[in-house]
Amino acid sequence: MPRSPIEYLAELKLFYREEARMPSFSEMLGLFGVKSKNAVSRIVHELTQNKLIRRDTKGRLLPGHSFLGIKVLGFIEAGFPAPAEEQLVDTITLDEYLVQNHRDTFMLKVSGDSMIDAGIQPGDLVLLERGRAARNGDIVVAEIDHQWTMKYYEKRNGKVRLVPANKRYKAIIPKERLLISGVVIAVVRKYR
Amino acid sequence: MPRSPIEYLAELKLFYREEARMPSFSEMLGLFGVKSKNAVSRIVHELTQNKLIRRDTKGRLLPGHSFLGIKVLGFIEAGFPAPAEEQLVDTITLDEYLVQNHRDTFMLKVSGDSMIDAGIQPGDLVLLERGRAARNGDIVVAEIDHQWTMKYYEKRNGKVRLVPANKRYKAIIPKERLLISGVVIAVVRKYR
DNA sequence: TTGACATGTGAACGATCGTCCACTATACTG
DNA sequence: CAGTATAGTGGACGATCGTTCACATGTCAA
Repeated sequence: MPRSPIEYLAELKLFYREEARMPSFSEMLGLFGVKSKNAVSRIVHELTQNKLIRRDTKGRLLPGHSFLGIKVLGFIEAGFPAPAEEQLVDTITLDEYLVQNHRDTFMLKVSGDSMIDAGIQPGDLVLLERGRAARNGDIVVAEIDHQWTMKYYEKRNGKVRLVPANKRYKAIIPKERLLISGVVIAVVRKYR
Repeated sequence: MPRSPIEYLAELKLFYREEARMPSFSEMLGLFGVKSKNAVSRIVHELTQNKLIRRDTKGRLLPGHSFLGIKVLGFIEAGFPAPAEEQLVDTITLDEYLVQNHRDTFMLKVSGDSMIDAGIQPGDLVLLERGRAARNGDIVVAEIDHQWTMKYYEKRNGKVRLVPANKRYKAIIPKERLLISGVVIAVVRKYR
């Protein structure tokens, strides 16, 4: 029973998600339901041609971009058509999308409501990058009196203010030098 | 010059991020700066003992959990200490954290402001899962008149209403059967 | 200095890897 | 039906894999 490349790809994805690596040709015998490595070789060759999987410089198999990515369909309220072919859908991994400098990136869970008007709620996770230069309008996490706080960074005439996104709080004007722990580069909220 | 396990681990992470796979023992010769595979074998053994890298059932090396994860440090406004040892920090990958059913998950970019009071702004990415049963209070994307719209799902006395999180819009009461395209399981906002 | 221990070297080993080839089975065409 | 691609079988092959061995070197304390 001949199967389509997409079905083979699905098997590979399943394996990859379970094992966190690509299967060997021998293992693909079972996955694809064939009995000779030559058959596997051809299938792999075809998938490689279609860029569904890749090979590195040493010839080893690597997962294609669609292996971990999430499908991005389009815009809400745009009345878009749902693409039928999985290949036509753009895919991204969230980690790739959000994180640029892996080593200096870390996360914090938000516990206050001082940034509520900026759409950052208690319980949200904020992605921070250490060492970035804060620009006007950025949201930063700063250390004040051995406490960390999250505010808008505002610089006017050389004076820095930390402004909350909540009318019930006041802006903070740092007396001594300002210790910025990180610049907020993303916000993540999980519902369930 | 003897190096610490953490330095070896850093080399492995670098390699893994570039190649998307674990290096072979031969390749580690160069990475670790040693000349015999036996030396590599011991280093790998130690890293495995410390659970910094793993082996699958076939004995192949797999990346440890910290290879792709982002460090989670704690809560804002809690005045937490910054952990010095990288090993002590919990790490998560966003994809793992947010996505449960990979196949039925997709993303949309939000273009309206009808959910602004729920902290969902235009330009945000929403993560949707197809086929989940909507519960009261969930945010859903539904198809109305061939248009997709995002609203709170509200069910009272068997009647379903779609309620926006913006006072300037009205609730929608679906006339015919309601077509729910997906339930919002997460929101992601990228600043820069 | 001597002994004990940790760590690295270099080589040998069987196992598994992916490629390749000759051959067979199946499907399609005229 | 014969003729011709297309796809799979089964095995041989060299390359590379990770393991393991005996041995050399380095380090530290007695």
